[in-house]
Amino acid sequence: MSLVHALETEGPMAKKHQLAELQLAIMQVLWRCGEATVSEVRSALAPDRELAHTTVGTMLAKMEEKGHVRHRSDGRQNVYRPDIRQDQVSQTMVSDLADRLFGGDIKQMVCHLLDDGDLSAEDLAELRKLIRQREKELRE
Amino acid sequence: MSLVHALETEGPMAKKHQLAELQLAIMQVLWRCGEATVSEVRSALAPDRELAHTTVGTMLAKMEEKGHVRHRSDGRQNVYRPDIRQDQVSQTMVSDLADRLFGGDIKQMVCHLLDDGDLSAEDLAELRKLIRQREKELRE
DNA sequence: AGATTTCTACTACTGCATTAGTAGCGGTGT
DNA sequence: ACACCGCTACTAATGCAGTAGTAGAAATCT
Repeated sequence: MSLVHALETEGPMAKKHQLAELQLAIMQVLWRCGEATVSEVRSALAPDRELAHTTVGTMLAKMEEKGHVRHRSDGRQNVYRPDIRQDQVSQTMVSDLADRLFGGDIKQMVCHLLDDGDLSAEDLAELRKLIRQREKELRE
Repeated sequence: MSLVHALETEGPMAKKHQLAELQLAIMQVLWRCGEATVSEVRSALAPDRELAHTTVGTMLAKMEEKGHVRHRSDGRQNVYRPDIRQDQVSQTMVSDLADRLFGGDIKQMVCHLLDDGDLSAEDLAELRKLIRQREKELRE
């Protein structure tokens, strides 16, 4: 399938940053804020989910074990920050889904999005421009 | 988000066809073959996964409970066939991932694919054509 | 100092996907 | 008839995400 997998740049092998629902939501908060305490993460998630403080703490601890985040101590609080980049995760998760749904055929996935993803005329124009750009890059 | 959700044709509300790894792999087999016995599904998966016959059978039974597949009996064998369409599932899973990764911004997801999805010049040209088509449809 | 709050660490439990073993049924070969 | 084989149904066990309670430390209030 995609060469990107084999040619990934960092490390002996780019890990599979496959994150579950809540874990991803937490990462989004951290990516947005840079770093955050348990309470801050909890507050940020609050509009959508009503979680106990301990739930978030436990989750972050587990995520630290797995290398998704790390923390420093600020007094008695733990301040967590991301230890994986957002684009790494996007890369993994999107290409995994593309593998599973479309046999790794990225073009097919884009087609799907164009068909079902109700994009505005402006969006489409912008994308078309982006593709041109990309084609130019390829020719060089 | 996408209007498609609200306007889905069948049923009072289009269900969330969120399938897990193996379940999706099984559905892919059924979508490809039209219908298949447990053994056939197992054989089809064999190159990638070495599963016990009973494992596949159990999985299919559970998937039937959930309405993903249905079966008819052929002698002592069960012949399973899909009871959800591939594009329904793609729709759900892709837009769910888009929600979680890009806050539902489909354009951003397409951008990501264009950047990281090593597409060939031909692919890009084809996509560009598709976008034009879509723009034309929008104008009507 | 004593009571209250705020946090983390540890522990536990639920739900679901995955995996497979065992029992039992219906045919097949001898 | 009897032994064997393939299949399904039922049961069980594992692993992980998600959820939260309890204990105990640290800071705060009176």
